[in-house]
Parts: sequence; structure tokens; C-alpha cells
Amino acid sequence: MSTDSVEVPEVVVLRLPLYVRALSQLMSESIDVVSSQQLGSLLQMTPAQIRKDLSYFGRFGKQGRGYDVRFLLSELQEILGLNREWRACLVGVGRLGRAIINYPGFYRENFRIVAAFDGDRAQVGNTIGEFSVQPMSELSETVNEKNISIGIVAVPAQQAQSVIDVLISNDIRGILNYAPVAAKVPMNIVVRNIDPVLSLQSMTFYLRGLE
Amino acid sequence: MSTDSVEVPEVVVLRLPLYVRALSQLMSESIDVVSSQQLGSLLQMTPAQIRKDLSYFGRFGKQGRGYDVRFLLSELQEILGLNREWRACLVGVGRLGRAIINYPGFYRENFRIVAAFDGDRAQVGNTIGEFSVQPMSELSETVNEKNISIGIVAVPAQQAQSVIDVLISNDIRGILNYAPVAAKVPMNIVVRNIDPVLSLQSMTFYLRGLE
DNA sequence: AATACTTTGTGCCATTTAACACAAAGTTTG
DNA sequence: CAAACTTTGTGTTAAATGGCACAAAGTATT
Repeated sequence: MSTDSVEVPEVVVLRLPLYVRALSQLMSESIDVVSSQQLGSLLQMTPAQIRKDLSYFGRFGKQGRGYDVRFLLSELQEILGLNREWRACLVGVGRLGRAIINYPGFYRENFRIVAAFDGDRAQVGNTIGEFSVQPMSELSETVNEKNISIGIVAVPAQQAQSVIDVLISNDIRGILNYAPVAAKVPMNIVVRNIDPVLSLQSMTFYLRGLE
Repeated sequence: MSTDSVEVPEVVVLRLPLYVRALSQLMSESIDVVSSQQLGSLLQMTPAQIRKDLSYFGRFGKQGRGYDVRFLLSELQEILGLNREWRACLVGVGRLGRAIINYPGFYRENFRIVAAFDGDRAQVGNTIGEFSVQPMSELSETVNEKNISIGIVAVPAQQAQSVIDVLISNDIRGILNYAPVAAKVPMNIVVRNIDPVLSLQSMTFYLRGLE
């Protein structure tokens, strides 16, 4: 089996980080074996689903016992490509962009924001955190120099698509999009949207009429 | 038809805000009729799916013509409960919490953060934006007084579950959770998680090995 | 007013996703 | 060491989701 015999469904890939997080948690509690049962109750999902998900990638457990926490964690990190550092650039250094730069959660998980850009000349040159804001014209060069593979978009909706186009034309293949737009991208580009307003707007459907 | 004859799938509800956003956009461009075809290309989805989704709630279109933008927007806002103001409280006023308070996107869509709490006594009394940080002990009273129905959780992972428990015991039924935990809540509580790290960690699966 | 388009709403089929349930393999207990 | 548990991995079934395709109903064109 040199290549994956069955395509792994995206829903499964989306759940793997949950397992990684839970396993890290267990590691920090010095728990070294866990069953799909326990993992399931921790993550609020059925044990069967966890086992099925893992079975796409191999056989990591032991009957009658469960999974070795350290081993499974390590395997999943390998599968997801988390056993290395990932470098990202931020585009848009307004209020939101600054909050993103200062958010320590990325760094903690080996995601490094190593450059910041802004289309607004007035922002260029300002110092934010450790580096100074660069003009979009320098994006191409910096992405290459600093080996950046992820772009974080934190510009207003109106400018988002054109920023995304620029990122893609500079070989960025993963985009974390905070702008409230449905980005149009080629199939080989991975987009993840962060959109709290959408979340609230679907939540209210269930709250409505229950004052 | 006094009650919904068929249960509306949650995936459908999750998509409705996308339609609302696209329609608002069209309104602002003074476009007053749109087909599922056009809407689909705007949102990167099939026209059939849009029509199917809408059909759960009624018949809003006109054959040979499409949908009246203003009318459909208004209907969807009504369905989602967006034609009113929603009040939320924030718990946790660290870096993340402050960024959330200052984020103008909520206000723009009629979500109002009207109180801020923190379990850390050192934070209590500090002024953030228009109001001062209150201790958790005042949550119950304030939630009632200010008619708050949504809780926004921006505390460290370790404290998240207990904060969520407090919110729920004070009749909060919708929770926007920024903490990296799988919240355990009763079935009648609506949780929406905002977790950019998870998004990145599933993205890298597809970027891995393509240097 | 007749013909050629356009577009909705939906029945039906295909695909995807989730859960059940059980043999096989291990562990624990007496 | 045998009997009673526990737990995995997966074949199979069930449920959810998405898309096709077409009649019905409208619009535009000649």
C-alpha cells in the first residue's frame, strides 16, 4: 500500500485535530492509555466514529486495552504534518490583524506569523510586534525568502478577494480567511474561514422565540 | 402549517446566514432580482442546493425570474431571528476578550455586547470600551437585568467548562466559545466554536509534502 | 399570440456520513 | 488457566446530504 487506497473524507481530516488536542491534554495529565470510549466521552462523540476515523490511516490500538496516548498523538501529528513549524504571513493590520498577531495560540502550536502586509500605505512601516508592516509589493519576495506557506487574511470584505488572488499567485496554498466573504479559489487551494458573525446568525435560529 | 412539518437539518440552518450576507451585498448594489444560479456562483455552491435549502421554509421565488432580493432577505432574517437586537455578555477580558469587544462586526449585525465579566479579581473594575469589568458573582443579576441571551467565552481552556456551566445555570442558551475545548452542554444549548488553530491544523494535512 | 427562453420547486436517485454490532484479540480475575 | 471482561477494527446497515432532471410557470422575442 504505497499510496492511500481510499481517499480520506475531509470531515475525517477536520476531526483529527480534535483528537490531537484531546491526546495532548491526556499526555499532560500523565495518562498513557486511552480507549475510544473515553476519548469519545471527552470529545462528545461516539467511540465507533473515532475508531472508524483512525482506521483510515492505520491500526493504532490494541484490543482489550485501547490506544497508547503518546504513540497515537505522535502518529496523528505526523499525519497532519504538525511535527514541523509552519510559517504564515498576515495581510491586513487593522484592529483584527493586530489581535491575530498578538494571539499566542498560534505560536504555541508551531504556527509562526513571520511577516505582515497591508495595502494601506499609511500602515506600511508601522511596527507591530517584532516586525514592521510591509507593502503588498514586497509580498512575493518575502514569501519566497521566509518560506511562507500560509496566508492569513484580515482585510475588509471588499479587498479580501483581490488579496487572496495575490496570495495564490505567489504560491500560497493555504488561506485562513477572517474576511466575511466566500473566497473564489482554484481547487488545489485550502481555505478555512473564521467568521463569528455567521456562527451567531445561525445560533439565533434556535434561540428565537424562547425569551 | 402551524408547526414545521419537517425538521430543518442543521446544515441548512448553517447556510442561511450565507444567503443573508450575499443578499445584503446585492441589496447594497441595488440589484433587486437574483436567480439561484447567480447566487450559487456568488457563494460557490450549486443552484439546486440553494433552492432545496429555501424550500424548507417556503416558496420565495418566481419561475422564469428568480428571487426578489429585498423580499428574500427579509424572509431569511425573520426565519433566523435577525430582525431584532441580540444582547450578549463576554466572559474573559484578556487579550482575546478585548479584541472581541472592540470588534465592530458584531455591532454592525445587531449583536450587542452589553457586559463583561472576569473571574480574575485583578481585572474586575477595569474599564473596557464603555463598561467596567464585573466579577462573576454579578453575572446572574446582570444577565437578568440586561436581558442577555448569549454568552461569549474567551477564557483559558482550563476555566472554559466551569464558565460555561455558570452561563447555562443562568439561563444563557447560546454560547460562542473561543476557548479550545469541546464544551459539555445539555441538548437544548447551542454552542458555536471559534477555533482558528483547529482550522490550521486540518489545513496542513493538505499542504504537507508539497514544499 | 406563438415560440423560444429562463427559472423555480421538488421527486428521485446517488453519494456521503454515521452508527451498529460482532469476531478477533487482548486483559483481568478468581 | 479458564472464564469473564474489555476493546479494537471493520463489514454491514441506516441515515443524512447533495445533485440531477423535469414539469410547471413564468418572461422575452418575433
